[in-house]
Amino acid sequence: MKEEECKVLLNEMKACPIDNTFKIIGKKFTVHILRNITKLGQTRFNEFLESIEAINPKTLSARLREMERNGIIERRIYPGTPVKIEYSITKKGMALDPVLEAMAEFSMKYCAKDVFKDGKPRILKEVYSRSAESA
Amino acid sequence: MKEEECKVLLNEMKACPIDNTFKIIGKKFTVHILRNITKLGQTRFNEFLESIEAINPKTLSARLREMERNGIIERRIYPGTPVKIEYSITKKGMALDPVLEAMAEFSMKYCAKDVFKDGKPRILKEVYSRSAESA
DNA sequence: TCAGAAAGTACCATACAAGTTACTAAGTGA
DNA sequence: TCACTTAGTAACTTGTATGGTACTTTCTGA
Repeated sequence: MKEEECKVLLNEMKACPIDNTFKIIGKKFTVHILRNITKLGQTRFNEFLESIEAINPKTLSARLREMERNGIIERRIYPGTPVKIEYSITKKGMALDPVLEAMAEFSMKYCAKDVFKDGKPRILKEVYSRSAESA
Repeated sequence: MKEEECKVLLNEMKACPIDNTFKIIGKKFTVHILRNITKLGQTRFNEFLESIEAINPKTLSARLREMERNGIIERRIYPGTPVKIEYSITKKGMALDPVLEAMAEFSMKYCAKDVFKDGKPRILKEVYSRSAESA
């Protein structure tokens, strides 16, 4: 999207779509929860609690509620004792995956020293082919 | 990126690339500044100050410094009176554009009611073709 | 000589986000 | 009867991010 395209859009917009998305995923831990659901297959409150770096139950609870309210995750109750709750991604939530992918690509390419043990940049395609080999 | 690919990566990683990117663009106003530079062609402190919704000079100053420190923008001084400072995007900063695009796509498709006056979803391709027509 | 412009800084106030720790419910199995 | 489980909530504190407004510097032009 270049400047000209942007101006075409401006007349039709009532809010900035980048700002709008930021309001949905911009708080601390939201992308981490999304990541753990979509990339690690996690579904449970305590899984998130244990695996997300330095989150606490109060904040996790608040974030999950916001995400549910925003329609990007769903909360399902499985009766029994103790009751089990499963969080899953919605179609709308899946539509945020390209954002996470782009975020991952960026750091893998431009912050390789910070994210990889060997400090060498990678792109996702390389990872795909490597995991195909090992499969 | 699916779960299997993710596991291939885990052995080689020392930090999460999504988390790393979030640390760079996750604070309030960073994506807005990036947006105004890359989509609106802005370069000056006061341009940002006037056009970014509810930012104040102190916060803007802090954010610009962080972004410079992170290597995603550059600050150039043009002597004269009054002295002029221009901020521009770096190559590394440009690599964040796919993140902004993905964020825009998301809201344009799934939050059309919040971002468009007519409430109808659009995708960027439509905008491209429309601006080509009008050119 | 006074106003104005650009790019901030200084200083103080406040608000909300996040951390800490303990506690709940309801049933299960030892 | 006690401990354990899951999915949280409650109550309180702390901390950092952000907001508001005024002020600075250096020169120009009226």
